[in-house]
Amino acid sequence: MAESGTDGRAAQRVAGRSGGETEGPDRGQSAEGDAGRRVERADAARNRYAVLRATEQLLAEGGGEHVSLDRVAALAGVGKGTVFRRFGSRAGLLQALLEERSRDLRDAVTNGPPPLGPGAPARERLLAFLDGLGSIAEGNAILLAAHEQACAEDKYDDLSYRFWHRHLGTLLAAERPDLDADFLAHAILAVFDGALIRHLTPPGDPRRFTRSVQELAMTLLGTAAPARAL
Amino acid sequence: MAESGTDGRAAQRVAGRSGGETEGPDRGQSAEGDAGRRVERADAARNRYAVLRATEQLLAEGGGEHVSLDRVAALAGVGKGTVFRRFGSRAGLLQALLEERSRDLRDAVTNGPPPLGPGAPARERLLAFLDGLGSIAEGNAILLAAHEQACAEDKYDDLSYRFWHRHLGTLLAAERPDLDADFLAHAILAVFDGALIRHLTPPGDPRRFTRSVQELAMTLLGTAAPARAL
DNA sequence: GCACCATCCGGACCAACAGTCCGGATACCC
DNA sequence: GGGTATCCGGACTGTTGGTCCGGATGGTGC
Repeated sequence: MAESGTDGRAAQRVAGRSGGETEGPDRGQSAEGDAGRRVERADAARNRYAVLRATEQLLAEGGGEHVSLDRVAALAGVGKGTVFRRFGSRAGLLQALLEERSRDLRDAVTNGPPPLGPGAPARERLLAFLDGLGSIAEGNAILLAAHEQACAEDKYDDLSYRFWHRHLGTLLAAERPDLDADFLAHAILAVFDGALIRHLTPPGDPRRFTRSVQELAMTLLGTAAPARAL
Repeated sequence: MAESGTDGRAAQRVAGRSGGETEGPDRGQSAEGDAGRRVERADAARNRYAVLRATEQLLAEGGGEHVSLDRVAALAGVGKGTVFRRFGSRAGLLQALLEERSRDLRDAVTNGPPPLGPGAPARERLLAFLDGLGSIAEGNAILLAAHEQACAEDKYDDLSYRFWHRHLGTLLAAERPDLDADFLAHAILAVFDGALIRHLTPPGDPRRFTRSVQELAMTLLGTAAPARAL
């Protein structure tokens, strides 16, 4: 950076979590200053919702490159400034979308029932987790690629990434304390690359990537190959 | 070469040709030629050199984002059109630089003496190869990151990538025919991510990434006896 | 119902970028 | 030295991510 007045600082400003579930905007705005809890204005929530929907629509119909913020704003029927005020940057927007799509898995991993949630043996939790994450990745390869592109260097500081990484590392360490679980967790996550997923997913077998990742993990753990039904 | 001593060990262990490499890939563009081998004009060769050196200088002093083609052209003392005529695109420029820096390893792997070249057991060749590739990656993390950024989707069609992938896959398959060597090769290469390398390399231990990758590979192969102390 | 003010909106605006083009310069060959 | 294919330079274009601020809007207290 250091080129001119335009540094990427705005990107860090990324406004709070995107709220909406599948249906309609909701109010939320966690904000940081909890004391001055400001409820998000109705039009703001509406716009955020519209922007997210527009983003996924563009993502679906064109490639990841096709999603410029001008287009997003236009399709959402809002001004460009609005997009930036909500999401801080292109990376923030994509990240919000990604987070929205992985929130369920995150919750399930934290509080849900086994085998995803706590309670099951590490190996089974691992397989379940990779199944879930793989499913999300397979369904959002384009979004993933665009996000990686936009995030660039900051990817590894990202909160979502760190959550997945910690979870994965914990499970690996539980099963194989002798290995470098931290690095292996990075290695497994490195495979979740949008472009690679697209490269490896044949038309007829949408779950192949996930199976490969699971197999990779089992090999790392020194598999006894539990015959599981996928 | 002859500029920054970026890749240390690999450059030593690999018998290298001196820096006077004549030309990189001519990046398609003009030379759909055939037998009519066109000799590059002297000024053209001079300029390509200047551009490459300017690129690495900018890469060294600023971040990867700092390398805009305008700046490269300016620093090289050539026009912008020249850069594009030589390298086709930003991605092409970075790739040429990357290729220049990994050519020695490539040759050593193909024709060199064991353990890098043919002749040694697959496991040892694998370790040597990862050592070499890791060395290059550690010394060029910024360049790597910039290249990934620029390549985006096309990364997996890249000739260099495919060469590394095939080599890795072959070695893995030789040692463990029961595994999905193709996927595992992708997985190992996925770890060679510029940003990740920077994230994982502590100031005091520049070779840690390589060691981790080697360990990963050994774990995959089901190491019982490490072929050498890591 | 009204008025007030924080909050938010819109889109004009900006700098920077990758990539194109073509008149003019130049190296090479004879 | 002359001729020509090749190459050079940098002005030019179209698009992008990101900023800014006058003006509109929603929420709230009355």
